[in-house]
Amino acid sequence: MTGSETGMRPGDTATTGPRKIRNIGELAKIAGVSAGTVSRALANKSLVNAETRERIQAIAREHGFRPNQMASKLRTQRSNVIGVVVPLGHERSQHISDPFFMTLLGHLADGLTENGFDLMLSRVVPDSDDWLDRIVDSGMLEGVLLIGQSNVFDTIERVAADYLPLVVWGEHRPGQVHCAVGSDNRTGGRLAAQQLIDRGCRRLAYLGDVQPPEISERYAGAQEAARAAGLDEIEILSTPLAADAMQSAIAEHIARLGDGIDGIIAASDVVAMTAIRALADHDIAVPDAIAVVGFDDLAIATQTVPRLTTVRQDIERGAREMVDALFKRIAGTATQSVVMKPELIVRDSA
Amino acid sequence: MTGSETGMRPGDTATTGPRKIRNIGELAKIAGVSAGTVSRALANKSLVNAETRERIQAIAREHGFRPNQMASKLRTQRSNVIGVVVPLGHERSQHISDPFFMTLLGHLADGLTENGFDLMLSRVVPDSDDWLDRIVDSGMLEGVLLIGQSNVFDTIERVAADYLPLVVWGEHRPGQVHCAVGSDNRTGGRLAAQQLIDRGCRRLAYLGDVQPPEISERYAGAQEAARAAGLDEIEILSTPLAADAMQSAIAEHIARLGDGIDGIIAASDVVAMTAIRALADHDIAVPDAIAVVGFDDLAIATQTVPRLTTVRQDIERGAREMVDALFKRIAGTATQSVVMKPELIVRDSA
DNA sequence: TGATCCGATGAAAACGATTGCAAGAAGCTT
DNA sequence: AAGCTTCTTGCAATCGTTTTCATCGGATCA
Repeated sequence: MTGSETGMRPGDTATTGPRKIRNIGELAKIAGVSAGTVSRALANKSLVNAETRERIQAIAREHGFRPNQMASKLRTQRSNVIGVVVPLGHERSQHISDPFFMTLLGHLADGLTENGFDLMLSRVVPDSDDWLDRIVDSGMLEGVLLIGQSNVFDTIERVAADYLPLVVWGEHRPGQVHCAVGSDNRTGGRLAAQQLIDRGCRRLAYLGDVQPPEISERYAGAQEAARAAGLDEIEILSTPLAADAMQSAIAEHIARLGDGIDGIIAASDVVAMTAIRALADHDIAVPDAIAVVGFDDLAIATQTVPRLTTVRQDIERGAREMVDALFKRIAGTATQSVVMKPELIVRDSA
Repeated sequence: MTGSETGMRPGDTATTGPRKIRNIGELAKIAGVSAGTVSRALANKSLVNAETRERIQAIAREHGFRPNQMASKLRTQRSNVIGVVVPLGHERSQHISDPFFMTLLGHLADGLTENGFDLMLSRVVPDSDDWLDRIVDSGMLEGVLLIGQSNVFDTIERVAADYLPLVVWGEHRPGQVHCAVGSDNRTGGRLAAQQLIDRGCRRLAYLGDVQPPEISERYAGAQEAARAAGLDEIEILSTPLAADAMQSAIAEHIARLGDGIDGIIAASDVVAMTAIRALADHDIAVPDAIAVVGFDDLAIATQTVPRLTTVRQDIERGAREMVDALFKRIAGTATQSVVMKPELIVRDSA
């Protein structure tokens, strides 16, 4: 508790220009008006005389003064901040290094910024069961976007029952309370498997971690297609979905690949790419010996050798839907989940 | 200005449990103590009697009450929020979809969260020249991490002169004011070129946008190596660095590749990967006909066919250095720039 | 027994902006 | 000239915490 605590905060160094104005009151004194007027002037309210308004703004500009946001947010009770939260349920590092997540995040950032909102990013490891509550009533956030349901579906349901401005990227299950935006993963899985079946594959394997709801649906869809075609059950080759962690797991799976596997359905494009690389190590030709289908249709899908055949999710639209829904909910009206139709993109890997 | 403005904010719906407590005062009334005591109790201060402290905490838990952060931040003058800012100078969408940026962001998020800080993400298009000032004295941020210097080096210098808690990922130029963390890009460029020269390449091309300081340094380093080896000047094949925008540009460059080019130095791994894909389209063997060197050593570098030979940046360490430096600066002590030695990783593409 | 000290609590002043209300100054109408 | 708008502006309450300072009962000490 020495004086340095309050006296030496960074940024307080002497400025080159005119003396720093610390708050609206000081500016008011300089301008010879009251704090209220300054507040209104800086907010460009038409109530203040145009002339004084400009004079005040000029002073503010000259001194590089900007009203303290915290005070403003406290008073107005709106933060204009949206929380973007990534629950790391299954994997500590999954999404954040995932190009898919990155792409989604980019579009979300765009959509929020356009509407004058800031974006607060949190990765949380859901340990205590009130992690989401803590975020939601931190009093800092106008709304929350959750990326992925991971293994915390129930928590989301519970919180969503009381908290409207929450939108989730993920799966929509019948009767679910929370608003989710995502692809029809079951159909997506079916499309992937069907493509393999159509090109003559008879023994399929699913490469991924089927615990998260989205992936589990994709697997279920693939399974449906396989069953309909009279094929054996699709073998699950479990692997972490984090870019770095998946490598060794996938390498091992490929090394001791079950006899006769001739088609691999990957949980994501990154997984597919890694698998193709591992297959190349064993001189297994893609797609001739083993065909591979990805999921997502990221930019990298066109850059691999061979190019990825994959199931496309429209991430940009997804982000837009999430932002739209969130704003409606902030305004007080509930919204339905959005389930987007995925599309099979046939390239060279299957 | 109807009553609904204050009366109908989302989240105010009736809860299943006990009546919602709106502030510390109401909780105080319930507990039969004063607001001050509640504040201290919730902050786990030893000043309050252990018994009452627990009683108060119990009530808070039961009602799901959490103190309003905005008020707290206003009063304490600390937000515990760090701004992570991506200036989109050259390209509107470059970094955000870039796996490199994603990886860095992930590690930054880890480092900040571990220290109890939140992360506010902004992508800004630097139009007006006070974009950084606006961020810096928004009064919301304890410090700012800037990702990339793009074409706004001078703005950064100006702001850094007055604002201590600012750390930048990028290039350190002699005499520069702001604290930068990054790789020795010139050496990195030299390593890349030297590898090509050592394997017998005689005509090199640089694939990328050499405007950002970092890339321009890499090019300069490569040029040095070429000159030292008595080679011709390295041709610049300019391309956007955003994953989607680069594809067509690179395809065109590769299609009408200057005669005799036998080595390509790519500005990043993503560029390298795209180039390899484009070369495959023209049946040009990598590395035998044309060798390719990347930059970054992302996870994908080991997944391409052929695997990338690349110059490694230690992103995880970089993130750690940035966070460390920022905390020191928040505490009030200036820090030096950090220039990390890059390392050549030889795989199959060169 | 009186003087101190300590631990626990309450009262109240910040933090810095926003905004409803009132009021003063002009300008207009009748 | 009194009464009414219409503009501008100031005043002061308010948002919800944190924290200093004072207080007060009880315990300790001389």
